[in-house]
Amino acid sequence: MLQQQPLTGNGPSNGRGLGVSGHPGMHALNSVHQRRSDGGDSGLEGTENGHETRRDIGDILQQIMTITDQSLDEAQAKKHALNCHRMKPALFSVLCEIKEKTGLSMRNAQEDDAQDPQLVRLDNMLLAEGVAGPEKGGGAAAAVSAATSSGGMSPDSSLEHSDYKSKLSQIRGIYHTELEKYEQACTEFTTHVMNLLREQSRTRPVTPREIERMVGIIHHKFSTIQTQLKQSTCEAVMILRSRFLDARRKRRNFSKQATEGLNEYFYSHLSNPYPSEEAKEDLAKLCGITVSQVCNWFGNKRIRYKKNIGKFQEEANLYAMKTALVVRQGDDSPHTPNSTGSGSFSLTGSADLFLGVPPVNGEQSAYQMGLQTNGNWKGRNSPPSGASPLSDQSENSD
DNA sequence: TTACATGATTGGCT
DNA sequence: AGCCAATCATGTAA
Repeated sequence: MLQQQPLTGNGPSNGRGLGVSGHPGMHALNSVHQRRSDGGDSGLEGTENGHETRRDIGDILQQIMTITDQSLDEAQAKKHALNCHRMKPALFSVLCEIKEKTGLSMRNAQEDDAQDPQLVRLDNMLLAEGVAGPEKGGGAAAAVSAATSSGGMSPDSSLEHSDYKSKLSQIRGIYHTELEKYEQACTEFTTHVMNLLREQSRTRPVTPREIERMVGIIHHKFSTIQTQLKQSTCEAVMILRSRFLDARRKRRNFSKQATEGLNEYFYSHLSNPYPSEEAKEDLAKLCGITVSQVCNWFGNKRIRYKKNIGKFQEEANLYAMKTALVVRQGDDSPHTPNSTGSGSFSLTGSADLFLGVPPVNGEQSAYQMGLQTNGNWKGRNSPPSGASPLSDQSENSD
């Protein structure tokens, strides 16, 4: 560093002083030198010429060099003396200038880097998942509701919902705690370093800009740690999410109520068990399943029924009786025949209901007849689009 | 553990 | 696009 320069060996021969020839940082010192060399003594007590000035500077630097060789008390005293030295401000500013224009300028390029796209992605994801951002009604609820609407979730999966939510809020809690911790540590560390540098700036060339740069570096380092935190949080959310979705992907039997609703519709429309779009939607709503699940169910049911009518006989009779009972109740009560009541697909005046009469000994089941007369449902009349289960009934009652 | 029940998926057909 | 038929994968009861 500076001690290796021939500090006192530069005579007027090169006219630049201090031997750092041509270095821009030397202008300040040269100007000091110049002023003093002019022979004017303004501000410089007791000095008469350039030789005296150089000796001063040389003295200061020599003292700085040897300061570490001395005891603490001696060093403190020397430090104080140096701080009070008349040449100190000029020398200090020169050193600052040199430092500024040499090594540190190289690091400027590293700063002000554009926002990391990965960090942006992480932030967006955390926001979308409801980990970052507002606590309530945020991404968590949105994510769950989105998953529900797309995947078709039965009501008994609400337990999984709450499980998912609680786990997500756990992750959220840890994330915020850690983030806060990092931010606090960053602030503390920054303050500490700033104080240290300010303190040191009294004895070594540390410019405010350098302090600022150091703060930037610290922030950058801490933001790297925060990015890691965000990354691991995202991973945790992803794992949780995949587990949650996997759990949903597992086949779950429909609730008894849902199966009953579907069966009621099926057996009361046995001659034409093809619910319209609207009927499917109604059934889906009623049974707490999706329209595609309703489609699957009817598809499976039609095939399995057709394959083994005998096996479904008992079930068919059961629903027929059930429906008949509801019909009778409907007749006795003021409630309108078209009312579906409490989620039941009870049908009044339905032709299919007629088919639902339990078979007498040896007689062919009316259900079978219904199937056969309709030619395996092949020649079925497609239900009018937009027909509800109710409008379907009136159709069948003809 | 096993057999059966049942919801979902897939490929082909109309 | 909606349906059928075969099949898969999982739930459930014995």
